[in-house]
This record gives sequence, structure tokens and C-alpha cells, in this order.
Amino acid sequence: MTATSSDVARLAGVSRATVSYVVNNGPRPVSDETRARVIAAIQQIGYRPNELARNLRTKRTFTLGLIVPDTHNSYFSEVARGIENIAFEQGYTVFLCHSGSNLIREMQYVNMLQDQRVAGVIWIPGTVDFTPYHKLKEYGVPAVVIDRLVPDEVVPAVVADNYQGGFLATTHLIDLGHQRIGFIRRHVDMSHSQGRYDGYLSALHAHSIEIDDNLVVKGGFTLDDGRRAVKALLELRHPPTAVFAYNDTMAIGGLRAAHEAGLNVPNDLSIVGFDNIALSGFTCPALTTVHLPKFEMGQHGTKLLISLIEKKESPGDLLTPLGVKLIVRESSSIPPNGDPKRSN
Amino acid sequence: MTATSSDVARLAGVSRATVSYVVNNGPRPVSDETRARVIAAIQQIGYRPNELARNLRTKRTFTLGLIVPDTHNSYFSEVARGIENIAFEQGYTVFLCHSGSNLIREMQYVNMLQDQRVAGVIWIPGTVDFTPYHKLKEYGVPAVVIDRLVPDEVVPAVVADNYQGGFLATTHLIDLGHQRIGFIRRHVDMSHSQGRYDGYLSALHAHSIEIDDNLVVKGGFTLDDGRRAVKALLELRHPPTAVFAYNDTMAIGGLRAAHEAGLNVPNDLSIVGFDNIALSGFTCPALTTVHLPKFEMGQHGTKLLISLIEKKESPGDLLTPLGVKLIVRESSSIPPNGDPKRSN
DNA sequence: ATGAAAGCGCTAACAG
DNA sequence: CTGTTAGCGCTTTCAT
Repeated sequence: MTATSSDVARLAGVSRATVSYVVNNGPRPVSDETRARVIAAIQQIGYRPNELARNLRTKRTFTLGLIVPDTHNSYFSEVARGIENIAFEQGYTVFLCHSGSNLIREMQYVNMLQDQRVAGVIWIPGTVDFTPYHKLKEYGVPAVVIDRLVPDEVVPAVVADNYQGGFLATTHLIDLGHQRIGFIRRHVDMSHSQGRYDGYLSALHAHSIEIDDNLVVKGGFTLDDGRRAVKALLELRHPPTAVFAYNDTMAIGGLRAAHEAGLNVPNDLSIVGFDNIALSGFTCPALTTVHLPKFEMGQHGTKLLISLIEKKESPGDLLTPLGVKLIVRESSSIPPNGDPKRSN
Repeated sequence: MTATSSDVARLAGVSRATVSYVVNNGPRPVSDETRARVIAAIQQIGYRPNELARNLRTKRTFTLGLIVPDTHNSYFSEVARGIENIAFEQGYTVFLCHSGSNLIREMQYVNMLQDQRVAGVIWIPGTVDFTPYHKLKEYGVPAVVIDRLVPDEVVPAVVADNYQGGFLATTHLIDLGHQRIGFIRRHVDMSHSQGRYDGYLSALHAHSIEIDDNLVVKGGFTLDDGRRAVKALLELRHPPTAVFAYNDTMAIGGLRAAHEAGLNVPNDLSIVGFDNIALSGFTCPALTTVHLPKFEMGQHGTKLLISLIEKKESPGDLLTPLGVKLIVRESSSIPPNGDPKRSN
């Protein structure tokens, strides 16, 4: 059916070895005259080398595995884009694996990827269980973790600088004149949450604002969690004038709670959230968002992984924290509150 | 390094053939006693069959290629999720390929996927050029097109029912009492645009509303295109009271134009848009959105592709139009206009 | 019910 | 500079 190197060899009147040397530009030299004949034959029959066969022979592939918890929010798809961007550039193709934040499925994919003998894996953990990473190590597959730090272990990872983001966001609110700033964190304390919280504390400290524990609310991560958290904050004797939410979904939930309480955002209450969950290109005008460099994180992680695969020195430190961009208001936003009405 | 079937065979005291029969449950029977020994050996050394080798031998893979124009909007990532969902279920893994709406890159990926001898390809065209599809056919690779119809050719494809969507959206506006409804279409007329436009016309016709060509504006597809289009509509002697935009990005642009003109949306001007570009889980409260069944489209396409690969009868017709969901207002939306202020 | 052996398409060491 | 050959790890016909 499909042409093989034997077909090319026969047509060009050379051996299969020579075809290989032409295709791979080595490892042995080929005379210009022969090379031209081989290339002509390749084009004539539309020969494409079988990657499966060469991978089997060379015991090396140019495929990567990408395991993500989900992709229906912009976070993971942006990261995936960054990953695929570098992978393509370096001649790798990537297997896309959605774990759905399910450990069992993560493990299934780890096995499937090992079966394919991928050169390396980029893993965005979906749970707090790091067994998938250890299994990869057991298989001898290089792996890079994105977005989470493995506790008590030094592992190649790319994480955003959540501390810096928390600091920036809080400072932004302070610069706006706020002194009572609420913070909504996660229940299960993942490294992000802690970093953002630490940044929050530092910013308050730097401006000699005393910390009020009543302003810190622990809650899940959903829209409704955010709504409840802000509701609780607004019911305090001394409610905050601004809120910093762990993520943008909760920020939106907070926005709803504010509306329900008859408050206008941002006039009566400023809300800031990280953009890792809900929002994509379009930003809710009333909210201020801390933008994570998702695409860049994907790029960085892939560079790191490939350097690991190719046994180069890793680029700089293994842990590559990335900055965050604080964007006060998206340029594509819509004016926050109603403009003067026009009579119909 | 990694264990092979020979290692298993040696340990279990059987031949490599027997190991194969155990791993594949056939094609020859194996006695229970032998099978048990083989399985024990497999587990003991953590043997994983090399997919590369078995694919080479059987001349068949369980990998699919997925070529998408981009993934930083929810449209493609939702479709990708649907695809991967079915693929996993059927034992396939998928190569993710971002073409960036670039024909050259699409062709490069077509070649890379052929090199990997993928069993089939799902392609979401990024341009109006269908050469990638024809190249796949030339390679003998089954392919399914998602979201676009190939002109003048019958090709396995999954498309949303844009006509139905256009009809629903327009009917919705009519039910709201609108009689003058603007329509913003695309410049380069792709099949979506035409379908949505036809639906618009039908709905008007069904309610005996006369068609006013002045209310139909042709424009690109970006936020700013939408803004300009609505601006133009509002400057008409008889401006529309409602607008139906080809996509949600343009709808958002229209929202801005309305604000700039001092109009309140949806009170003074209703806007409806398809959700294929900008919005993800979070919907802009002032807008009404026609939701495309993205996840389901991905699922459908993959089922179709696999049935093609496995030479089953294709499920029903090759062209599988899907319905659309009209959602009047997202439950997660925020009240459109400012509520009564609270004194600070 | 199992073993021996051939060969998938390719690369690379061995020969000239 | 090029041809011959051995095998990568697996499946499957041929034997027994």
C-alpha cells in the first residue's frame, strides 16, 4: 500500500541504507549525484518514512505526553497551546490526555503513554496524589510538573509566582485607597493558595496595615463558594471595602453576592481575582484580574522537558517560577455601569 | 532497560508467542495454568507491551490526529474534549495539532500524522483551503471534517445546525416583541454564516416581517468589526431594536457600540450572538447566547471517524448536523445593570 | 496447546 | 562512497 524505503531504493537503484542516509542526512555521507536520484525517487512515489519503524529501531521517539485535568477552561488550553508550540518547533508531536481530575485515569494514561514509549511527559496534576509522577519515574520517563509543587520533593516543575501575584493584587487594592481587604482562599490548601495568601499578607505588612483574620475566608473554589464567602464578609460588623479572591470564578461569585447585597462593583466594593479558571479572552468589566502567563508556562515547561530528554543541562534552575501580569482592566472590557439611557 | 516479551517468556518458561497470546487474548487459546504463569511474570517485571513494535507488525495503530486552528477559545477546546472523550473510551490516543489557521502548518501536520501512521484524522479547517483533506485521502487516511462543509463534495463531516440556530435566535427576538432586527454576518462567506443568515430570513418570513436589507451588515469577525457594524446600524434613520450577530465576539463588540451610543443593553437594544468564539463558562449578562453543542460535536465526529476506520457502516448519514441550544440567559450571569447603591 | 521462525520498515555496524 | 546484514519488539503462520 504505502511506499517503503525498499521501493525508493529500487527506483533509485541504490540500497536501502543509502536511502536512510539521505533521509537522515547521515550518519554517512552520500554523493550529490546519488542523493539527487534518491530524492527524486522519494518525491516521485510520495514516500514518507514510517516513524513507527524508525522509533522501534532507534529506541527513541519524538512524542510527548500531555496530561491535563480538563480543558474546558482557558487555563489548560492556553498552557496546552504553549506546550504544543514549542513541541512542534522542536519536532515533537504531543499526545493529548484529559484526566478529568481523576487519579485512575491519570494512571491509565501514564501506562498508555509508556506503551507508546513517549520521550517525556508534561503533567498538570488533577488531584493531590503524585503517584502518576512516581510511576513515570519508575518507567524512566522524564516528566515535568506544571502548576503545582510536589511537596517534600525536588521535581522539575514550572509554577507561576503566586506570591508575587498575591502581592501585586493586594498592593493594587491598597493603592486604590483600600485598607480593609478581604481574602478568599481555598479549603484544601494547595501551593497556589498559600503563595497568594503570603503575597497578600506581605503587601498588607509592607503598608503597615494590620491583619484582621476575620477578613480571611476559607472556601472551596466554585462560583457559589465565592458568593457565599463574599456574603459572609459583607455581613461582618466591619465589612471589607475590597476583596481578593483565590480565583476568578470565586470573584464572579463574589460579584453576584455584592449585587444581591445591593452593592455596586467596583464603586462600593472592589474585587480582584486570579484568572486561572473561568475567564478567557473576555474579561468581566467590573472585576480586576491577575493574569497568569499560561501560554508561557506551557512553553517553559516544554523547553525544560526537552532539555531533560536530550540530557542537556537544564535551563537555569529546575524550578522556573514565572511572573504574573497584573492587568487592571482589560482593553476589551465593557464600561462597568450603565451609561445615560436613550429614550426609545 | 525496559522489559520485553522475551523477558516475560524466559521468566514464565514459555515462548514469546505464548506471551503474545496471553497479552492479546488470542488468537490462539492458552491453558489456564500457562496463562497464570505468564500473567505472574508480566506483573513481576512490570512488563508493558511496546505499542510501536506491535503497530509495526500489525500495520495498524490506535492513534488519531486532531488538527485544530487554535485552542485559546472555548470552542476548540470543548470540541477537543469531546473527541478525546470518545477516543479514550475506544482505546485510541490522540495527537494534538494546532494549525494556527495556517495552511502550511496544516500540511506539515498532515505529513507528520501520516509518518506516525495514525488510524484517522479529525480536522477542523483553519482556512478555506481543503488541500489538507485531499492529501489525507491521498495517503489513504480516513478523515472527518468538523464544523465546515467542503463545497461541491460529499465528505464525512459534523456540523452544527446553523440554520436552526439562526432561526431560534431570531424567533427569540421576535417573541420579545422586536420587529426590526439587524443581522451581522461575515465577510468571507463560510457555510456557518450562510446557514445562520438563512435561519434569520426564515424566522422573519414565518412571522411575516418584511426583510429590510439595510439591517444586514457584512463585516469581519472580530470585536471591533462587531462594534463598527452595530455603530452603523444605530446610525440608520430607522435603527433596529435588536441585533443578531454572527458570533459572540462581534456581539460583545456590538455591546460596546451600544454603550458608546448611550444605549442600555438589553433594555434599549437586544443583542444575540453565537457562542463559538469568545465566551466560555462565563456568559456576559447583557447578551443572549446561542450555544453550539461543541462537546457533542467532538464526540460525534470521533464516533464517525472510528466507524470509518473500522469499516463499519457509518452511523446514519455521513453529514451529521447537530442541534443548537438557545439559552436566554445563563444561570451564572450577573444582573445586567447596577442595583441601588449602598452609602459608604 | 505450544514452540520455531519469518518478517513488519527501518538504522547502523560491518564489509568492501 | 556504497552494499549487505543483523536486529529493534512484536505477531502470526507453520510446524509439532
